[in-house]
Amino acid sequence: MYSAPPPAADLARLLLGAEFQLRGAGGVITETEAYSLDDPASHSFGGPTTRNRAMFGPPWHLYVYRIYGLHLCINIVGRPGEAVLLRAIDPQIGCDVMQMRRNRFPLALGPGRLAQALGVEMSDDGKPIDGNRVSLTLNEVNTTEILTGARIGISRAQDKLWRFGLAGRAHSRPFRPR
DNA sequence: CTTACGATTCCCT
DNA sequence: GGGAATCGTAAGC
Repeated sequence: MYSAPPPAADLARLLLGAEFQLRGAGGVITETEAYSLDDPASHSFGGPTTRNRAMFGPPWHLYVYRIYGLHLCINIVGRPGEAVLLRAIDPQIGCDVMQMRRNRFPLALGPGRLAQALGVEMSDDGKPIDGNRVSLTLNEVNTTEILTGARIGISRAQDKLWRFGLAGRAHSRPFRPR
């Protein structure tokens, strides 16, 4: 967990099935997307800026950004310039709190909903996964249970199949059979 | 089921 | 000033 992270796409698969918690709310990660340095769809493409600086910080930290002027999205930083977007979790811990924050269903399908349910704030950007306020527990997942697809909502590098999901779990959007 | 659109913030060109 | 790693709502098929 505090070891050197694998390349972004491998990290995205590794995080599937993991238990993620933020300040007492969380669940099992069921959908992720990988973003690498050499990737025109990544915020890190082109080098460090004020917004993306956490992506160039230490691994196993959070990268949080605002999207479309409204929603927040949460990533786990891997290698320098790389991160994994958390797109969906299966709620397990603090469901009552998540329901209070969301006030509607689904609770955590989609990066914006997930961030709202977990109470993510911009001040969480760059925070470490310290096992206390933010915790991550990896779980073994069989390769045959991993679904693959194109990333959502991007305009560049749409050919990369760097969206991953856990079979038999709820996702923000369906995975087309491949 | 699908597609379409407006809301709204802030980084980057 | 453009446009974005989205969501909720509405309307059409």
